[in-house]
Amino acid sequence: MEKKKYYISTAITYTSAKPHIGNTYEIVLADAIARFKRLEGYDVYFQTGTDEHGEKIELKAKEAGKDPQEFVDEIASEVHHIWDCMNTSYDKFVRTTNPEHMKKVSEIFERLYQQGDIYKGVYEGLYCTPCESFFTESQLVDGKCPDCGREVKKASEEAYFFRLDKYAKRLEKYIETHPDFIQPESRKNEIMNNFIKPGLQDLCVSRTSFDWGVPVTFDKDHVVYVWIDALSNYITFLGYDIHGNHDEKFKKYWPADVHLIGKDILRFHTIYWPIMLMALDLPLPKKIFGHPWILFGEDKMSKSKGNIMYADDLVRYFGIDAVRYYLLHEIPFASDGTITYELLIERINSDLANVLGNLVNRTISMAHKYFNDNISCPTTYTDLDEEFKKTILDAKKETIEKMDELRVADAIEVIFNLFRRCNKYIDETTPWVLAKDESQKERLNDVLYLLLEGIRHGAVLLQAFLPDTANSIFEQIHTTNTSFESLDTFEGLGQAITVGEAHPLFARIDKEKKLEEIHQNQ
RNA sequence: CGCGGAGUGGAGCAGCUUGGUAGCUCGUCGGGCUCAUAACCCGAAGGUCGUUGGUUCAAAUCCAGCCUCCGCAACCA
Repeated sequence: MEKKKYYISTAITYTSAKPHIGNTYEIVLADAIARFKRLEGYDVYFQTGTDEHGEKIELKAKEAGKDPQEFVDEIASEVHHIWDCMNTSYDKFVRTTNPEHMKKVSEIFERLYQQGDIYKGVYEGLYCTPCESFFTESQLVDGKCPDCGREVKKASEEAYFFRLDKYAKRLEKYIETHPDFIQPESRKNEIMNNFIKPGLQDLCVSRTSFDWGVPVTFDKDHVVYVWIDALSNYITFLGYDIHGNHDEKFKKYWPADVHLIGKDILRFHTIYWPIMLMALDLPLPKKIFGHPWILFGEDKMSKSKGNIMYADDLVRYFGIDAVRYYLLHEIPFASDGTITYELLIERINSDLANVLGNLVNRTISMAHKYFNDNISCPTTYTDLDEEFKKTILDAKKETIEKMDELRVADAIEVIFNLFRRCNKYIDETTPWVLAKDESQKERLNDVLYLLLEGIRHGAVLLQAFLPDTANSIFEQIHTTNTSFESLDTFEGLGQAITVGEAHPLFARIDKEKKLEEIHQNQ
């Protein structure tokens, strides 16, 4: 039987600056979901990349004295580096400056124009001449330019517009009949009440004020403005063809199962993108998930506040899985989360070092010390053992339930409760007492087997979230049985288990010392 | 009265749909244990569940008003 497919994407990152930990959160979250789906047996396609056009990039490049392409090449490779340093398993990294993509974008633009969905009009707005930017009324600060604080004046520029009202009713109906389409739900209400119900304004989809973009083939003064260019990445890189001769990949993976995006661009993904797809007569993605932001303490992370954290620095200080753990476990499902060095260190010590690391360490130490010969699967179980087994065996189902709702933090909590149960089981069975009594040798075998197998179950589930840690556990307990199916029984370790010396998974961190070290490097 | 969300022991959150002993993680304190990374296990203290009023035998949970905080408010990726 053919495997069920699962297409997950992140938004493409804008290449105006190096991505900070907040931007990095998205790729890590997507990675955990992608890895989990692979474990479940899905044929997963995971796409990410960079959005490389636009006025801002043109300007930034100029400031840096670089050619725009040279500029975005550098940032894109930085993005690549950050994504890789977080050990993310994306299948494809796309860039909107790719010529194939640009050609397809032109074709889509032309098609929409020919159909009458795009028309030429005039864009009117408040213009700041020195900044060469348009602003809306609500963007202004005290009625002045939010960037430079100078006066703005009414101005207009010729532009192409996308007719949205034509599809608005259809979209409204779609959202109403697909309650899971926009997640979390509070975001759906926001979109519906603020935009769709009051009536959609037509979207400006071209610009004449800059050149760095996909040219409009039939009107050389215009370039395609961000939306059609950026959003269509989800299909162009899959081999979408305007004439219907799509690649196999497109036929297989479209529509996407999840577009994972930041809550700030929810509007574009839940209004403009679906309408574009309707205009192209394509099916809509199944789910748009707008994840929350990560705040540094109380504040939004920003360069001007000087409170930016970068993933590569954090990885250097704390290790990949520690950072992944924090991002995946500490950020709430639907509301903004917080990160500080102190909180990070506290979580590493209490959860990773104490609960998980110490559990693996003490279990392996005992198995190594008390058993020179092999440990094997028990033939009988006590009531306590049965109760213990049940908790462990239930974890798989519970984790899947959480992940089906994209509740990643809750899924991890299930796994750590499994490890906590293992720690408790050690105290309940006191293996060190059993070890002193030769007649209890068999019981000791059974207890250690149950512990090692329990840890193996936890590690199998953990693979999606902390892949390196899971692998390290597998190595230490000498197993290659890491499949999801192996979690259905308690016999995954077989009959002749040996373990080596225990190696700590996570070192406890001295908070004061670490903070001092970070402080000195800044 | 623009729309939406949130206000629960020191911190972060769950519970609210389908009313009925207020739960989890961290922190604090006490105890136990010694296999282990001063880790682990048990127990305790600590909350009038933002506020006022209503419905009900009974409200964190339903209804209404008020206060505070946050997000969104259209081309800003």
